[in-house]
Amino acid sequence: IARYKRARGFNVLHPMGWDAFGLPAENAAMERGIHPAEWTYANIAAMREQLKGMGLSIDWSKELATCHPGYYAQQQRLFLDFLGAGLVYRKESWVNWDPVDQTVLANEQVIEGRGWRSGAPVEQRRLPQWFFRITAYSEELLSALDELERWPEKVRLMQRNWIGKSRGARIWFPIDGRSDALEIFTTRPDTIDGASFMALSPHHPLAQELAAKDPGLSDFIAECEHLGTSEEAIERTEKLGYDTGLVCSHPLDSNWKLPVYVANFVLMDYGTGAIFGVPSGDQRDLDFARKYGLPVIETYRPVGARDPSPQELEAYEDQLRRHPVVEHRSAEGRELLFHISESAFIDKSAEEPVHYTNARFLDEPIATPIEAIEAAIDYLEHQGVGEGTVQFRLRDWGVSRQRYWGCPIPVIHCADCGAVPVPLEELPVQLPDDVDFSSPGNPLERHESWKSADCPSCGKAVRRDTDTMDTFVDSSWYFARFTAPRADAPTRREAVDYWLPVDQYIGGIEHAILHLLYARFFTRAMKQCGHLGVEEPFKGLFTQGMIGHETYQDSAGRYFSPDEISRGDNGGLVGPDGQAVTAGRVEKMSKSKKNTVDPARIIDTYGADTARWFMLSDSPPDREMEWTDAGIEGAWRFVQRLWRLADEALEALPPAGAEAPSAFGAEAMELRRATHKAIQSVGGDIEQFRFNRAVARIYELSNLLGATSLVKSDDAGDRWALREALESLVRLMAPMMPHLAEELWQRLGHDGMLVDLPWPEADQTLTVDETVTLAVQVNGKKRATIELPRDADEKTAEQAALSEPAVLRAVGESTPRKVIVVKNRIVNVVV
RNA sequence: GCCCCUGUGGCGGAACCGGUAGACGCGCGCGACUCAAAAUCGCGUUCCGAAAGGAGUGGGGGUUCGAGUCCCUCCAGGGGCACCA
Repeated sequence: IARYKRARGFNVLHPMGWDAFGLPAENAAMERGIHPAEWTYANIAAMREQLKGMGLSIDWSKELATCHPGYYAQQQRLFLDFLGAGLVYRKESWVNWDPVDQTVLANEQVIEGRGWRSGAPVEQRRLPQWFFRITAYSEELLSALDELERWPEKVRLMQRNWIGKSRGARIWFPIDGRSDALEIFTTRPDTIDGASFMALSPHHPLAQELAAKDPGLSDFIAECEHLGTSEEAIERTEKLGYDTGLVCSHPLDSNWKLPVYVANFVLMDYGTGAIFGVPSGDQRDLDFARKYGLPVIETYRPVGARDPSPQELEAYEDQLRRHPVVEHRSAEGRELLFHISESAFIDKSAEEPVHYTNARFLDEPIATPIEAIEAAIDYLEHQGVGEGTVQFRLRDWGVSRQRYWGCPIPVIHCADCGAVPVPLEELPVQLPDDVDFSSPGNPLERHESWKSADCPSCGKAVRRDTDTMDTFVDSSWYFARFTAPRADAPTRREAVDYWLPVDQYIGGIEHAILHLLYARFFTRAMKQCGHLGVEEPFKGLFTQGMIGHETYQDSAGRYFSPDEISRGDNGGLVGPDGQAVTAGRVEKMSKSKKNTVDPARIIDTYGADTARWFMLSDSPPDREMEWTDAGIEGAWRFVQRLWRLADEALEALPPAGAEAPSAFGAEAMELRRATHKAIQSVGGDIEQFRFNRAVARIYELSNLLGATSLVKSDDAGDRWALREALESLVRLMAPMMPHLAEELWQRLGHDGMLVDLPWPEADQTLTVDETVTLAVQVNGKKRATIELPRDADEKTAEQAALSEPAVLRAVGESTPRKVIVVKNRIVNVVV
């Protein structure tokens, strides 16, 4: 893309940098005793060489590494700016705590409730953490997605779901015997007449208050805190509740009483940390209701559901007795409330759901849930017991990590002054080199001289914040830094205003949410603090697929790399010791499965151009592709073929830059048309990221060139057309195979570099053919094709079609009722 | 559970706006060159059929002169979110 855009006259910035902080470097340090910095910089050096070998036209003068103090110093400055702007704050929050390794774990690091490394049961701990206030931009981050037209719809959708805007209501339930009310959030206020219990999060202030006087509740809450927050933990955990003895009144009927439970499935950080349970509308609430003998009240019923018979009603009288019937009318299926335990009377063949609570909120008995929700909100607001509200799923971004290899948080903690920012002139707060990884936990925490400091405010001896920032912070603004990587501020406005937003961003789909959302947040926050002038970082986004490879395993389940596999005597695959090996499915390349290929080896064997060509040739780039030896061989053959093609034609060619003759023969014209059609389509294909199609067009032209007899001709026009075709071929493939293209360009007699030439332009008079082939259908079935001059009129087409023998045979005795002619495409005879 | 995407030869994949399904590549088959092999070149390659012809884009149904493409439905695979009230 960079090479193509450059040929199109754009000023292209194509930088490369290293997102280099993170856990793997620390693990390597622990396992091998190498300092994380040493390990990281060695990897960078190796990868830089690999990338250079691929010929990626990267501007290495802009290179940066996030672990370099020159980079993270500016990141610390951004942190302090955000702090000043109220976009960073500190609060206590619940985290997964590994009591053996003395560290916080990400949810992904908790396996079956235990720390992945220590195997110790994980605890829920409340720790002070730094947060970025991403929720300050919830609405903007959501609505601006609509304008990101050059982003894949899939990514925009994933972000929409992640931000998770819900319309709903906050409703206040009076608590019996107390002056305060319990505030809950719901997205379905229209089901309020299906409520049968209230549930509080174990972390809810009311639950905490009650626990102080109720040892049973206190124990229950402690038990909840031992559970992990990981997906597995949630799946396995039974829905448990503790009856607090407290009772709420239904806000619309003070005689209707609802018991208050503390339940382990209610989250404190969504909504208000309290809910009302509607067992008829929610499986989880239903499970809970059954477990604790709570009523189930129907609020929805499908059309066609019949009324219960008296016997059936009797069967549920127990349910009805538990609970006062508010109202029960039966008039043509329009009922206000109906108390039953299950969907016993529901006719499964019914189509539309009917809303039974409508009578309270709406005049019409049938409404969509959305209408009913809005009506319910109006009603609740009118009664003064609730209000419409919007709730986001998105939460603030906790960035504190108890890790060494990351950007230190530039804050000092003073007993008297609290959290005090490190003064700007003292930045960067640099990581110490002399650290000890021999015991678990954060080495910064144990580094007494590093962590001690003087309070910038009162001068007292205090300690530094020993946490480092989540590595996602590092990658949230590097694109801005690329525009002026050595500036002594986070950005240089002149540079950042010239380049941003990024015209074309490329990354894997795995970044669809976290990285891309954080970068969008950072861009807004940086704008607010005056570091740049745009809201959105990436105008165009392309998500490329990964390259996978077959996996190889022997009967013992050991994995082998492709290099270790060969063909045995019986034709089967064998491993290094001659044992039988089976080929498994194609998977994402990974060290554990050993299904990787070494770029250096590929480049040594086939050259960079072959590798580049193969990667672009078969699959659309947004899809996963499989790396195969056969595939790379095929690409290699094409490289050889191109070279030969040029070689064989060289003798016959007129000199470079020769004037075009005035006349061309038929075969020369055919080649010229093919050439200009290829020029036309390859550019468009590259623009649209359809590289596999561009490759196919290039193959087509080269096939024609290989088959042409023009090489043997003495005619000046023939020879000129041959040069035109060959030169065009070289120029079209140049963005994909730059090295070969330059080499051939020189052999074709040119002095300068091809990379400095503009992209070729197609001659529009040569991109269309003089004759076209039309399909002739009889009743929509193809029977023949006819050759006609381009744009021949309908009459001509119809006559030509009806004189085809195969068409006449198909028409037979009947007379055509209608003949449909689509110019230059098709004739359909209807009989 | 909710939301989204994708199903086309032996394989990767083409097919603009509803208009010749299978471009291009891989693989395979046959042939040429060679003592032979490799490389290379030529021809062929959706399936059934000797051919005429018929069938065919996950299954079923619909709209249309005409459907891979639009609509409904079912099936399969993949992805995202998820004690989110």
